[in-house]
Amino acid sequence: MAGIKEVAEEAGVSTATVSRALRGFQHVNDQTRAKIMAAAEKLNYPIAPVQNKGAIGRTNSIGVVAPYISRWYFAQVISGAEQALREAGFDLLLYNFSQMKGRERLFQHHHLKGRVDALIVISLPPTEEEFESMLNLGIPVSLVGMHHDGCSSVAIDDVAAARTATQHLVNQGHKKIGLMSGRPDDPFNFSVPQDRRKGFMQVLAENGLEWVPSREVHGDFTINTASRAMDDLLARPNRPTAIFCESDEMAFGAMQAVRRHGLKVPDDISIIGFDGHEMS
Amino acid sequence: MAGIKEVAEEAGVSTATVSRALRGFQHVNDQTRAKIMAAAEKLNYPIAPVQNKGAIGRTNSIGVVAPYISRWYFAQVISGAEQALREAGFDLLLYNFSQMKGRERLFQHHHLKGRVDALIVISLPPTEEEFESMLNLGIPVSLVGMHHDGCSSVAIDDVAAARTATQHLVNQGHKKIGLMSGRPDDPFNFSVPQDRRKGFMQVLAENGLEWVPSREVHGDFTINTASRAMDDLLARPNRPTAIFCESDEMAFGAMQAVRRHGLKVPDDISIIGFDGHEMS
DNA sequence: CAGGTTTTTGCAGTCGCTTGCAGAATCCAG
DNA sequence: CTGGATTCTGCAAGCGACTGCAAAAACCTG
Repeated sequence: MAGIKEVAEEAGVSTATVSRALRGFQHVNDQTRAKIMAAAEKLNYPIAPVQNKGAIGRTNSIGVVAPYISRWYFAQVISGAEQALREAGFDLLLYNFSQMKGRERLFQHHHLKGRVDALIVISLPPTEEEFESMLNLGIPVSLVGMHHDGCSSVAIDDVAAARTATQHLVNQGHKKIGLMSGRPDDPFNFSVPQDRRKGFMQVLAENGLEWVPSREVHGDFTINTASRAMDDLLARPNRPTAIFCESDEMAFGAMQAVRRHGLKVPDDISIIGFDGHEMS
Repeated sequence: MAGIKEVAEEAGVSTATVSRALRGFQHVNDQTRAKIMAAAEKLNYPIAPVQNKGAIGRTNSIGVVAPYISRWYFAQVISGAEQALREAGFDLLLYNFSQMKGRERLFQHHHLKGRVDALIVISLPPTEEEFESMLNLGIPVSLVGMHHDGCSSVAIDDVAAARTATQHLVNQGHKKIGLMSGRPDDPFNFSVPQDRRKGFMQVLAENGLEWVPSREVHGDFTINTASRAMDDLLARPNRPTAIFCESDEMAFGAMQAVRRHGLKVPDDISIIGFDGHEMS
């Protein structure tokens, strides 16, 4: 495997010069640079040499940890992060922390040490102990979908987004709007569901609509559960004419259930999802 | 940041011993090991030290490249890979190669050089030139959803899976079965759609059902397009009583369209997806 | 307790690459 | 031409681990 040495030799310069040339650094004679580039090309040596932890103390890659990878929301965020990071010249190390808990999880954090330059955490359960552990890594930690002292956090404004969606239903003239939210006892304790719920409630109140607790059901962000929860809701009296689902998976599930009951969407009942997933 | 040196000092041994102890290698006195472990713990040094490209020539991480990250199928595969790799002690470097094409893509391959120990490629367009480039990386390349000389390939048996799904429709008594397949001019030229189509056709033939070309429409694996394609199909005479969609996204889209036309699923028309996405 | 083994360790060299420093080469005005 | 200012470039010393080799320590048999 061609290393920097081979390139240097091929170009007739020292490895130092190659290193500098390849990263656009320092003053390097144009001709020399050209020669080096040519040599690198010929030996097909990566134009951006593999950063070496040993030499520069950075790995040039950042870790992304999420409880789920395949769920729509997470996949979306990861995808976005990947693109942004690549453009910024970073690599993306993917970690899935869903399976394990407690000690094991902490152990995993250890595993991150020194392996990444920064961490992006997507909607992970913020156990104090774990945050502690992460912050102790001594690298920047960025949260999405959560907030915590000591971390920068970028989060979509769930409250606002929920407001928009709900307002949409209200504008359509719906008076009896149901809510399918995350389980209150969600082990992960996301702030996301809470924020969405909050936005929903706000709009209801602002429009003088009364909130009927019996119009709320819980799901766990999967299609199956949502579907069953919906069955439950439909069985109750005074059925709502619209449902605000806190995720699109829920919306799909709800749709299935509604249909199963011989009702039509959106004639008999309107369903609105979230997350921007393509839907009617 | 605590390095191996600090640990060595703390434990009163040499870095060499620490290195050996921490990877369960060689003969290391139990007491010494214990001391080292303690020291490492205390300085919270990663139990599995950061592998160093320089010293051992491996990065201990493998790259996963896919054209999409957030689409259900890919997210699922990635998620699975992540788990398997983690258990095997590897890190997963995620690469999205969808955006760019031609030269740029090749350039990206260069970027991988030396950065990963192996490559997992998920249903990427197998341009000969690109394969060439990948194989030249000198690392194992594993394909999922494709086949090519020189690479090991794990692929779900799309033909068989499609057969199962189609057979299911046939068993339900459907005679007029439609097919929503990938665009024949798909720039990515997956083998997946082709295999699924093949399986579909096989079962049709085996059951003595005639294939009517006008019952096939194409989508591009997104909900929106599928929905429109379905509109098209429904507008044609001699409407099928069931539709086999080559992906679940398509199935969703189709469902929307069917409903929009005032028909019911599955009373008026059956829809079957793929990929095992949770559906009715 | 001596002599032969086997287990533990540390030394020092290495990996592939970066970088501070200073010598070499080039340039320019006088 | 010449001396100083600039721009290039190579030397060699790291970075943070791994590892071959051999010395040191611990163990065993008689």
